[in-house]
Amino acid sequence: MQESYDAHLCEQTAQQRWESEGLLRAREQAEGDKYYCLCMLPYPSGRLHMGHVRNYTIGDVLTRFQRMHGRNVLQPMGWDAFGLPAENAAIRNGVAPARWTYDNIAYMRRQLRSLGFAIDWSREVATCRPEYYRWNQWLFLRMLDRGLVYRKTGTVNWDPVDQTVLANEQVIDGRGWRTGATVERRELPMYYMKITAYADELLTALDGLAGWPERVKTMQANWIGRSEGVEIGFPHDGGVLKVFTTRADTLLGATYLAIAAEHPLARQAAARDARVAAFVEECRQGGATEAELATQEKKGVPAGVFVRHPLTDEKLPVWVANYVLMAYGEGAVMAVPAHDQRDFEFARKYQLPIKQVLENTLVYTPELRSKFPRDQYEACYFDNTLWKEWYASKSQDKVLVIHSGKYNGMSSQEAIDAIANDLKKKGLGEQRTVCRLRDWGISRQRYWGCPIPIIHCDACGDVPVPDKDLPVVLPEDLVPDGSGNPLAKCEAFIRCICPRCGKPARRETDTMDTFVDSSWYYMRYACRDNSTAMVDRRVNYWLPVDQYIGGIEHAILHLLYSRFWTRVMRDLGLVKFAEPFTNLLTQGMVLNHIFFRKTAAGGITYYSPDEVVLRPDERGQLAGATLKADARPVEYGGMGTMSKSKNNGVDPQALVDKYGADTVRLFMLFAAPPEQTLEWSESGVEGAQRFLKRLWKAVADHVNAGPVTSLEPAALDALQRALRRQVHETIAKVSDDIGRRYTFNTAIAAVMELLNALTRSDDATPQGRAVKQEAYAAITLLLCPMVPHICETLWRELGHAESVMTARWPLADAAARVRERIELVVQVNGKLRGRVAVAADADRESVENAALAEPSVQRFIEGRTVRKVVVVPGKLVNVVV
RNA sequence: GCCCGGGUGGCGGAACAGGUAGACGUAACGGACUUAAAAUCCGUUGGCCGGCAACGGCCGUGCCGGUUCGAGUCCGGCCCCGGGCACCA
Repeated sequence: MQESYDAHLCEQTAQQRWESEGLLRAREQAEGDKYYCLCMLPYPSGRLHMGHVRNYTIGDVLTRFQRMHGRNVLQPMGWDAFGLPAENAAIRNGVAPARWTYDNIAYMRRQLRSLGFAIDWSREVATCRPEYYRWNQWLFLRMLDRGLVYRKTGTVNWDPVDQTVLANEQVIDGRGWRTGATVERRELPMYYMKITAYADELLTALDGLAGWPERVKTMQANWIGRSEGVEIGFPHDGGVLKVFTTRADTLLGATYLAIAAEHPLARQAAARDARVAAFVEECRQGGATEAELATQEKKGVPAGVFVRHPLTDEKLPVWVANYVLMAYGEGAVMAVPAHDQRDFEFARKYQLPIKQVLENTLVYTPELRSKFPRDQYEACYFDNTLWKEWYASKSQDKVLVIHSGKYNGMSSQEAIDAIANDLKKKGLGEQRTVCRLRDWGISRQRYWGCPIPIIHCDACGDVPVPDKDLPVVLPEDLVPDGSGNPLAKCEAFIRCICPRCGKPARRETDTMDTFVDSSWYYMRYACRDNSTAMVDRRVNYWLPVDQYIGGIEHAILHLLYSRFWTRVMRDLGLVKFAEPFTNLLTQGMVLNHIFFRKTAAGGITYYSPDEVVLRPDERGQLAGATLKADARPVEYGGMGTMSKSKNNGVDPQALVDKYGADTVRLFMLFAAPPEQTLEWSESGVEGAQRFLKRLWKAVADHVNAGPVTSLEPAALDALQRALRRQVHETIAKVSDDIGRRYTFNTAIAAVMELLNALTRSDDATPQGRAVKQEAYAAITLLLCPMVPHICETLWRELGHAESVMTARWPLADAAARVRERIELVVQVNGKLRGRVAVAADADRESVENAALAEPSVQRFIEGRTVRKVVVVPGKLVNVVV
């Protein structure tokens, strides 16, 4: 066997072998368990980045691990090929998005192949291909049939200079990215998918997703945001103003009503009152994101409208306020400044009355008040100049209702029920459940996306494209220039015949949100060659996905849309499952150092970490950094996600070329557990390479020492037994780390420890070498999912003719793991004071005696009374004095 | 602003059900090999204090407080960093 490790030779040979022996093809099989391992498909941005490498390495480990357990595995790959970056590239370089996208796919496919992932490439899908997106259109039409798609106006960012719709990403500090013009909010007609019709099911089904991280389920539950409350009507001259509230118990504390600027009543008021009109106009300025709306200064104007309180008939003013969202509930709220923090701040600002209707239980009655004097219990008293947390409490231990007539003394819940009941009798209140979740607006005023299959006819209105005319094919030769959607100027695309009346009509030029493409791509991998149906029986074989892996940044939107889309398909009888992803692993981001300089013009120039030299101080901490080019200092911006804008990305290709795929894969897995962020480190990569070289050398030395006799466990001496025990402990640990915990870093560490122990041993006796033979074979199999190329070669050198990809996962031998004596830690008052070795099956009494007899323990208990002895079997003894 | 995570040596991380804090790797330092360097191999390395030494003691997991025989791990409050907030994907 060759003495030194040649990564590129290993990798080429192994990849050719897998390919030529057909080991990467997945086939439907009647017998045995299937295992569908799916990684989120990449956007073809041009080059693979480290986040992709991390994602697909994790997926490949699980795929290969399951394969070694005898499962019939599928690991496919595809391209999320529609989207904004292709249009941006077109604006920059004048290249058609289609051309740019297909070139990128070709390059990135080569990169992925060079990393040696066990992907079945025969199933590759690109979402920009008509044979894929025709089924987006087909399902859109089915949803239209069922009333799950509808048209209404929605808000977009409008650049008044370019006369174009901007993505949130293209709005920087309220201005258009290319023009610098102040962005406005504008209303446009758009298509919506009725995800809210599934809100309850999407929420309750989260409980059944045992294989999903708790935090993702919490985020989704909060996103859906189901709340039960009361819809209350406030009568006025022109009708009834409806508000939704979860705090009907505070109804008697309402001192005004607040409505969104887009509320119909606000529009009516604006028509009469210039001040209201000016404010409504002001609200249209700036971005439309929730973060912007939530952080802006709270402002409002009186609408000049008054309503009647439904219980007291009191006259209350209506305000137009920028903190009320039209999209939630009725777009109107009853303001209870005493018990809602936003209302409190608003009321303080505009000197609106604040009426307390909940009292802290500590000072509730006059007797209690005298018992808890104000100066000593200030925090429990109401103060209409200072907000305190308990004002908004619903807990009956904290607050009770006051100043509310017949409801006085009730808890919040009692008052909610009683008030809702009374309102219902008056016809001014209804129990209602409201969701924060909004319907999914899928229209994009952009070119590079899936065309929405609708035809606008002057006579017939909006007419769906007939199924026989699908797909509506997107022309691939247009080049956007930043001034709106080029489709809208493409007469060849727009002009068509109305399928209903046969007269000339115009095609819809909006395209679909790319989240539509990614909501079901994982089904199409199972049947991409079917040109007559969206899905077929093979989908019900492979799906649901057994393991889905992708970035935590997709925890809400992509995963929620996919869960919705799957349910729609289920209800159309297309698939038999409701949840597409049984187990979910959300991987952390890949970070690197950020270095920059401020330019004279006030801008920032970022420098790549490999253009920079680090200067450590005497303690090894980073003291400063200089640019290689001019040796002058640069500023350090900390660790941040690798990105083009921060110029801190590392090109995986350069690393694969330099070290080989196995080294890059090993580093990715070893540097951090998958769910955590991963900090890039070149010296860590070198460490990974060193380990592979040491492993190669160790196996080469062993193999080159000649043939090995067979292992006889009964004939081993104590040292050989100990080494063999470590082999089987390691098998057990790695199996658990990969199979249950997904902590590949600790699995690798355990194998490193085993290799350290093996290379320390110079036992050349026949049985000593037999133990090593077993150990090296085990290591090869244990590492195989992570660094498959080197393992392919080592496996052959260790005497196996068949590919390591067909080998079975090793089993830990329980007999080899048995210990006769174990070491226990002895503490005195919780502090470590010594150790004792006892028989593995020693009873409590003898363990206690051995611990107390220990001299180092004696020193600390001498002259004191032992009050208690805690014995934790197999772990420790704690003597309490 | 709201929702969800995270914070442990010079650095990445380990400690899985409340039980030995710092496995494994990296960096640094010392040594071996070498004409020399690289590579490789061996050793040391959380801080402070005592001791010639073997060794021993105290402190230590972002900050403050609590529960427990025992807290990195559980509870309450705070600080900082990251992800998401519906048109980036």
